[in-house]
Amino acid sequence: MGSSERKIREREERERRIVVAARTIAERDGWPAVTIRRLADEIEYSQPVLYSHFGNRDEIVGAVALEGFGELATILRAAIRPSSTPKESVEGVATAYLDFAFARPAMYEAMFILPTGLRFARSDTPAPLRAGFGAMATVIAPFSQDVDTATETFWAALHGLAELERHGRIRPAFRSHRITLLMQMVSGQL
Amino acid sequence: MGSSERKIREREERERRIVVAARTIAERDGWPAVTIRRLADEIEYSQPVLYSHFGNRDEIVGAVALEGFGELATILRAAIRPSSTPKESVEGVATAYLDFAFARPAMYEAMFILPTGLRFARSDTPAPLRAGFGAMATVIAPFSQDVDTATETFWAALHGLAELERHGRIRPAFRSHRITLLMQMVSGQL
DNA sequence: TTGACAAACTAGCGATGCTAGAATATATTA
DNA sequence: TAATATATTCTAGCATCGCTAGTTTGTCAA
Repeated sequence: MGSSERKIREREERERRIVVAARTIAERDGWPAVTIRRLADEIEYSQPVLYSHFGNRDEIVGAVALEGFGELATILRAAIRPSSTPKESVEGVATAYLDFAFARPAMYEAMFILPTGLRFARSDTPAPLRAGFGAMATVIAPFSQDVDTATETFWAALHGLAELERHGRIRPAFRSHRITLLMQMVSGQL
Repeated sequence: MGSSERKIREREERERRIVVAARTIAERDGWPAVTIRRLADEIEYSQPVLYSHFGNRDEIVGAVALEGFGELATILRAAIRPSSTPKESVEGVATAYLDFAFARPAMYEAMFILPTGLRFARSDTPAPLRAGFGAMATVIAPFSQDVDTATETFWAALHGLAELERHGRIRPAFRSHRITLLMQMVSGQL
């Protein structure tokens, strides 16, 4: 009886629609606008249905964040051109990272600011969560002995640049200057 | 008639009590536990009284954050020992910054994560908001031409290190390694 | 056709931030 | 001093939130 397979498929599609709706609303009106009631409206089911897919609201944010990690990893990998020098590769990744953060602020928020219940640095950590780190490690490796620690530091610098600029703490006009500075730092001693 | 002065003074004291209560609750139970009702209980007034002091909840968080910026500035300045070398000074400030972030996570959240309505990089920006930046600029200056941009980048790196570690994204055990790396970067090329 | 099970809904609980309007205390004026 | 005006504070409640218990509806198998 294939009807049960259809049911499973429909269930998965409904879950997708929840995540897509959450993302869409967040990008248009911000995360506070992503309420269970509004999502229920959007998918044309009652609110309790959402809780048959996700344990709570945070998990919905987490599902969107997980998508974001996948996309960020793809973008960072694409920023590594084979023809580039090691230094150009680092700069390309740095620029791509910040572009991502500023182009998708709601997504970036889900990934790094909001509670999501996602588990990092564990055995059950989903692959997309590791992939972005991997892309950064690839370009940092030529400049470092301890790649993991150097990548962590590089990543932290990028995250800090993204966050402080997003919150209006540092001057947007000097973004490229700061990237240049970061590049000098990496290629010099990292 | 001096009674009006007394009234003003009592009002200011009540406002202080609100801010102190907010900070105390946040540090003990987290910011979500800082509700208007609980603050009203704490100061033994009804809820609307709070709105005669602050426009909304965010402004209360902002008042706590402002205190934090003052304290951070003091701590960073104290980390600059006259007998230190320029490099040691940078390391001292970096360590002091991260110690602050991890010792007072709720305060750090108020300062850098939560909405507060505080205005940065403006003509009416309160002095404490500039003071911390000033302390960082002082130790960065010997290593840089463009002090402001270099300080922004340094600050961003520290903020990123604090946030990623606070969220369990990078390995706590390697904190000092990352600071060492950051130091090499600063003293080398910044 | 009936009974068992799964799926979805209605309705509502306990909170939240915030506010209108009533009540009370304080100051000012006749 | 008594009456009035003005602050000050409170009570009560609105709209909304995340979440859930209990009921209804739908879907299969016997």
